[in-house]
Amino acid sequence: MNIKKVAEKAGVSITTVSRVMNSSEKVSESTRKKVMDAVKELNYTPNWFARNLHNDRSNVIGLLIPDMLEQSNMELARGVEKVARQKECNIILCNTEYKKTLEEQTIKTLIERNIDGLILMSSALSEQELRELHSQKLRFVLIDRPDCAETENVVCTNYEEAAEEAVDYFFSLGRKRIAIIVADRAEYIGKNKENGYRKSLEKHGVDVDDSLIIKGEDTIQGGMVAAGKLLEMKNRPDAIFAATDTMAFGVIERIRQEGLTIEDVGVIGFDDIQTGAVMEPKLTTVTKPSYRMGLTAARILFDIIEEEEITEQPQSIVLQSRLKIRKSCGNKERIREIW
Amino acid sequence: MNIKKVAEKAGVSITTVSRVMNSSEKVSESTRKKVMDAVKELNYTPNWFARNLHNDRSNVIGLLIPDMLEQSNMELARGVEKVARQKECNIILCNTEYKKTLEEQTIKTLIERNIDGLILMSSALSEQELRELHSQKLRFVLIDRPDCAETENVVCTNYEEAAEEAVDYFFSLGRKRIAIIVADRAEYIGKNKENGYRKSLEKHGVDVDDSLIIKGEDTIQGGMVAAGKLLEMKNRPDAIFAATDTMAFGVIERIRQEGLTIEDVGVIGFDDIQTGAVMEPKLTTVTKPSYRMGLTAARILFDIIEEEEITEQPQSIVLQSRLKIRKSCGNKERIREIW
DNA sequence: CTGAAAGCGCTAACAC
DNA sequence: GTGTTAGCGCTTTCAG
Repeated sequence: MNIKKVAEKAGVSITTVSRVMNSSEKVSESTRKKVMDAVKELNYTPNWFARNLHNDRSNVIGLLIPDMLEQSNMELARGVEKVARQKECNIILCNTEYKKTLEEQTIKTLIERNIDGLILMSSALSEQELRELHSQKLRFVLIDRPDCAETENVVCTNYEEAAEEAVDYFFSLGRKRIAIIVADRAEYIGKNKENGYRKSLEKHGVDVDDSLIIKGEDTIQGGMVAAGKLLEMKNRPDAIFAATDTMAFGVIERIRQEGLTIEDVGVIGFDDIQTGAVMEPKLTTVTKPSYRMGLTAARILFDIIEEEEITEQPQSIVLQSRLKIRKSCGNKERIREIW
Repeated sequence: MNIKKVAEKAGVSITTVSRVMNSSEKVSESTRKKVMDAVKELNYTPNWFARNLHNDRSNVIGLLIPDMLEQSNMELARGVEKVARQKECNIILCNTEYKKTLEEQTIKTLIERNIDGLILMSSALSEQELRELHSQKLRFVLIDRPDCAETENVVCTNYEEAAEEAVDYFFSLGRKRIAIIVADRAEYIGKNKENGYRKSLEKHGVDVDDSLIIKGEDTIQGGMVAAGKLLEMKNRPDAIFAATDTMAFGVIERIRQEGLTIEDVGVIGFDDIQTGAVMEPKLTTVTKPSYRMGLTAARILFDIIEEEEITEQPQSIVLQSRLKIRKSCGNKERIREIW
């Protein structure tokens, strides 16, 4: 089925059919009707590839994230989708499973597919490797890569300060032996959070005890395992900052299994996933503006897509995360419920 | 940048360049090298559109789901992705927000984009409307639409029996006044679950009390609101079957707010989302094989895409959901922890 | 092993 | 208003 057959059926030229399909130039109402009838009868849909041969845009952007099951990633995706819809673009979503090879291979495929641009939450590529993407004339915006803020378009959040704020809060409750569990696979962000942790300790005149800084798999079970290690120490911590809510759930579960309560060991998470608000105790966590990060990244992406030449300096935007105090630190005071 | 420039630079014909790019026919090692050098130097990527003009496949499939934030939907998406990767296809993911207009419009766009096929979790289109998609020569597989099982390719799960099993379990614990909250927007599935509920009551000789069958918004707050209505009844239920885990979280929260416990009102959810395993009490729920549904749907889709003519009868596959007993029904016996 | 040339389905000047 | 024609960038016969 192609434009020629439609033209024959309607008894007009292919140009006329093309004009009708694109509702561009003037076509008399009578011929338009003839064409539309033929289109309907033949169930004609213009060939997307032929159509775009004349265009240099594909109206498709890529979105690469490490894990589709992580809620905050999908909130970001929704933000991206919102903007993409306005721009009449579709999103090809790819999951990299935190694997470098998958990431590289997927980016290659997307470039071959002539996507207009890419929003990239890279967990594995180095700053240098990312920079090399420009040689493929790929337009992209990075998420959560503060290390690239100098040279690339980056949207991230203030992990370091937010982590610092969280640890400060532990101190404000009188807790002093504070541990941190960072997700082993989130290298860049993990470092940021750890830095914030260190800053807070320093500020409060507490020496860093390296045995209180441990890595965990970013799952509930991973949180349980990591918490297990901390709780069996002879000098166990009285506070645990889990760098993701998912791990925090495991930490709390493990504390409970040990017959302890959050009065003994307070817990703060990071991400503010929805279920944190209904578990018992309600999770004190750091809320991250994922949706707005998606919106922002997509807007920047379309800006650079729509530029003729890339002239603008790369932008680096930092959206604010902040502590959301609920109940999991054993604070006794009545605190207004926060959802 | 196009094949011609590469050919010029390499001092060969465009045919040769094409052959090298497709590593198809024989090319001498020396000319291959010349071409590859030119390709690298010019950063040449073949134009996807021109390339596919000769093909009738786009190597892109669509995946339409109502809500990307729902974990089970994304598990399904992972299953689809797994198969798509093997087939070297990309996935365009679209969120319909349970809105009919968005659903229709998105499908139209995807057809224009010449996707090879579509996995469609439709919440709003009627059986008739879905059938009409065939006239657009769209190949598709439906998720969770048992009502279309006769005429379309459908992958679903046994909502009715699983719901029945859940309600049976309440009876086995001696609970008799059992309410059900169905998600207002999940029309088809909700009906199925409600039917299972009715069957169980009938089986146990209990008359259906329509005031115990209510609809709720599929959010934590929606669950709270619905539970509120049930709990303030003069003759309040001693068991609530929430048709989604998300609502179940709200139900449990609300029970707690009323100063009641699960000993007073047992709760069963549906979906088995991860956090159900760490909340307190751990949620008894129905576990749904989302990932396998995604795998299965994608396999069927590629089968029908790869057929020349659509000759096969439509398939309808039902994967089994089953009750996962944890703690939220107030059962005292020690039960092996189930994750 | 390599190249010339004919399309793929469509759009966009350019005529009429 | 409508048709003719020349490409878009690539693949694919068909000759050499």
